[in-house]
Amino acid sequence: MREPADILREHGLSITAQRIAVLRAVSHRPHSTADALTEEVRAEIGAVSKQAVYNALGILADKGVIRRIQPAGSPALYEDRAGDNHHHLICRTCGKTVDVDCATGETPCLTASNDAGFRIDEAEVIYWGTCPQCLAAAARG
Amino acid sequence: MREPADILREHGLSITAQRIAVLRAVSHRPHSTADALTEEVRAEIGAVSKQAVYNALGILADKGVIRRIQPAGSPALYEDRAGDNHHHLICRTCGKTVDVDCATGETPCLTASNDAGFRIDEAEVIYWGTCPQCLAAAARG
DNA sequence: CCACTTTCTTGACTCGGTCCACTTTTTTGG
DNA sequence: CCAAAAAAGTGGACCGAGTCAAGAAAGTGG
Repeated sequence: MREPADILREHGLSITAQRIAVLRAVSHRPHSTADALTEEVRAEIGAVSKQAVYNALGILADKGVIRRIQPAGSPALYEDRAGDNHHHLICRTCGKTVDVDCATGETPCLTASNDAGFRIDEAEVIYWGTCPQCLAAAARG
Repeated sequence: MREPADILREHGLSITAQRIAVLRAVSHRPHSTADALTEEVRAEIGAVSKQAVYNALGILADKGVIRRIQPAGSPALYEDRAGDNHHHLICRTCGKTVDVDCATGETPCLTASNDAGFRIDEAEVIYWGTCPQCLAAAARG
């Protein structure tokens, strides 16, 4: 990811220390919750209100700079790497989240078998399973 | 769906008025929130605690009798029709949710391009878009 | 450098859902 | 069929994630 300040400028957003730190945090720790990112931001610039973090995450997600994923039973997670149509694989046991590329190639995920007249703009895919570590732990008993 | 009482029996669950009414409600109004279902159940049997509804929904989902979907930015929705690997199409504007069959056929959705060693047990797919009505409304201004 | 706009802070508040202690209903098995 | 044991239900407190709103503080553009 390029310089946070440039990214903000390119999207016509005011440049603030909070937003820069949020961008850095997301980039540094992808798949983190707003809460974890707040920690990270505080470590970098000393203090932020949670509102500022939500605010920054919200507007950055709107602009397509970052992506928000909301797995069932978990708070929202944020990641840089937006707009490339990748999906996620989440461990039911430990919550570990990893990226996977689209199984069917280039944005073909946007094709449903029957679109019921909808104009589809995004296909969100979450694979649920068990990660290697948790599989091993389960095997050991 | 068969008789609610039989379904409960088959899964070794106690048969209670609340559970039966919850099953009926889910079957009658698929893609409803726990809250809406609580309304429905109250209309049928007079009163229920929200806890009983959550409890019933939870155990029925565990047993695979019903399915819980948790779209981003919305409370959980419940539907009968479980275990057939179908997906959902949700309108960003009005929230209307419709079922779509798996685009790629028979449970092939369980194949990620790179599973990172995970054992995958479910692929959850949500298509986001705009429904015909909302498209028309937008076109009219 | 100043006025104006945008963003940040603080704190109250909402909403979906869970926890807990206790009562009621269902099941079991004599 | 009845009583004891097990399972569910009730009501109310509580929790975490996120939003709202008003005033203070920064950023922006001339």
